[in-house]
Amino acid sequence: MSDETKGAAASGGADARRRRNTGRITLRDVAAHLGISQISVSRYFQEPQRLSEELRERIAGAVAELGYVPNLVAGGLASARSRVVGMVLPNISGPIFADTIQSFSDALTARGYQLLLASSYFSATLEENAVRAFLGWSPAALVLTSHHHSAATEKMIEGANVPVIETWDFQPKRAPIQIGFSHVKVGRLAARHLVDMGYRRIAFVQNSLAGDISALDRRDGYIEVMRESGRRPWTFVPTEPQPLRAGRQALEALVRRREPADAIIFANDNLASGALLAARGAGVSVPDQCAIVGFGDYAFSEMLSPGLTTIRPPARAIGELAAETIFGLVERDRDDPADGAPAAPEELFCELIQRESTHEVR
Amino acid sequence: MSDETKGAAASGGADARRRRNTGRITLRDVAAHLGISQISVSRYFQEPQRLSEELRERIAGAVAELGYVPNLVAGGLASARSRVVGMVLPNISGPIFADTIQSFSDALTARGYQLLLASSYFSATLEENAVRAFLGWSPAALVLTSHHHSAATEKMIEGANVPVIETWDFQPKRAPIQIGFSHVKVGRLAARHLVDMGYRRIAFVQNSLAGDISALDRRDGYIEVMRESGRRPWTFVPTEPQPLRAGRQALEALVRRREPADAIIFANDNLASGALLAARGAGVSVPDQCAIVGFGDYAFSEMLSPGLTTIRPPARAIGELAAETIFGLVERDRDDPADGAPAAPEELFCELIQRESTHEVR
DNA sequence: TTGTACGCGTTATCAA
DNA sequence: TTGATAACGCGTACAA
Repeated sequence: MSDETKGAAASGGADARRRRNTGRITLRDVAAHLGISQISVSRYFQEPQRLSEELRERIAGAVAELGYVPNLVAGGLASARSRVVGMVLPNISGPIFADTIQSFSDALTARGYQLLLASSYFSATLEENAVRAFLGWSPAALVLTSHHHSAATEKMIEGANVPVIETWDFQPKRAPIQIGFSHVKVGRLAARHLVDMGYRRIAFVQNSLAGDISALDRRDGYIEVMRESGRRPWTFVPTEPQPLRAGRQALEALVRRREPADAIIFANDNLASGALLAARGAGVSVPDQCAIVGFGDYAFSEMLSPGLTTIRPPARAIGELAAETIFGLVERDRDDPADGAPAAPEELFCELIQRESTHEVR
Repeated sequence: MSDETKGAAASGGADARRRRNTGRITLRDVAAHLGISQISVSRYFQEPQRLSEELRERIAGAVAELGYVPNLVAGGLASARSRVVGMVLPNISGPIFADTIQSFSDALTARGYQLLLASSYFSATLEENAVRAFLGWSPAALVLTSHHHSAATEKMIEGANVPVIETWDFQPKRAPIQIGFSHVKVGRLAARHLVDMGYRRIAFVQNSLAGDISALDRRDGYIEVMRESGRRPWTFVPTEPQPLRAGRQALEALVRRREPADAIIFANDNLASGALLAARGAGVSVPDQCAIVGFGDYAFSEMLSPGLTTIRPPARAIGELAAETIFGLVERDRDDPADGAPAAPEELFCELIQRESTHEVR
């Protein structure tokens, strides 16, 4: 039963030959409708400049008339590439990465890319699962956070021929492309600010969520500055999982001491605002009795009263640069493998935003 | 040594047979490695219970050893279905939909589904582009917001055989599955609260972002209650695009009148908090001089001072129910088309959260 | 329980 | 500028 396969199918008639007709309008349907070959319709979407203007217009009409929607799955299989980018962040719904997600997503959308998003909640296992699933889609690139991944994740990344970008961190020694900043420097910046303002008993409050290793880097920076300025580092680890409550817990613990803290650096703005809110109720005056510094400059941090002194990460720039880097890599691969910019890892920097929760001590 | 064809592929040697070798480890490689057929390896992932335990273990070993990652693109093409769900919301990075995204994403992840996310920014065109791209991936379902789509979007949705769920709205007449609440009722709830508290000159401030039609529904509910209680509706449309500034603009405009507003309902908590912040600076006391009500109960709304009275949407429930509904639909299709729950649209309800920005007037 | 054969809808390759 | 043909890697249908 070796009949002429393409002829009948191209006529668009009842093709009983196809075993599983999904009912979907395909490239072949559009081509048959116009009496041209599939590949021309494919080119209409891939490289329209190669088609004559007349053909282009005919195809455009047929596409609109039939309501053809390109099957990206089939295209992805045939080309072993896709316009999807996978992004795994510790938290895709909180305020922390909001600006990064937005700027990244907008840049992707503008270039016709789609975004696969997943939260890792600082769990290497969840990250691994997300990476595995995303790699299954032959993404144009993968965007991860920080440099701490499971061994299996590292292995998958090496095996897959997919560019990986690590964001929100910068460790000069790492091999993959990194778009971020040094958390140690952030910790130093916060501590230096408080030391310069004249505070003496400066504490650091860690994230109660284990796995936030970047927060530990910030703590290390804080410790460095404390040592350099002849002070004793003093860290507190809250047990409350909920950030607002953890912040409250830390404030109460650190202020109700014989030698209470006169300034506290929190691992992030969520914790810091929990402390700020608790301070009101507990009659602790901020910043007179105790100064507070956060990290992240979340949208609400300037709306608190007193306004929260914090450190603003280059969240938007990270998203934009990540997207640009990906576009650069994809285009370089398409043209000449040895061409184009080497995609040099760029160190970004954070900015201290001083508000009312810290002030000069005299 | 007799199985030359498989051996070459598994060894990764130069197999002239395959025209475009992507270098990727495939089902075939795993099968060849074990000397079994591809389909058994496929079944290991699809329906492992059909395999003998011994075979299952051998396959598990080979998968781990070779670092095989299933190609979801190929699987999606073969089966015309995928474990991807597309979600288009007006804003994927703001606090508004944060809880919906998180609960939805978590539910998907738990069942091995992936999430494609896009922002529409209240633009029907951007939504249309996202829907077109997402449909190209043969998603298991599509989740949209509200009931307002472009004609082209509606057409694509009808043509594609993909279940669509509309969220964050509830209009009894609509055909697609809806998981949300009535915005008219929300407007009524806010207005009723203020009327009951004794406020007299109650204004409504719209979103400065055109396209937020749900906010207009809330306004309509407000207007109904005002009419019912013999008051004159009074709406203000800010021109400032930035929400915080728009809120400030509205407050200033409404309070500096000959007959100033004594209560303002804002289209959302962003606008409301802009007004709350401006009130401090402008010496307007809230709620004594002017009460403020928002919508959304964003994470920061309880952290403001005074705390913001607002209406809390069932954001988390929407995400959870949307995910459950999708799972139900997918499983129903797999088993018996005429079986299972009919996925009845469920009306959800909002809750008024009273904080310090409104109080009883006497 | 395991296997064979084929096609899902597109793009890469080669040809005209 | 346009076309014919063969993969891409997997799941479905059917067979043993």
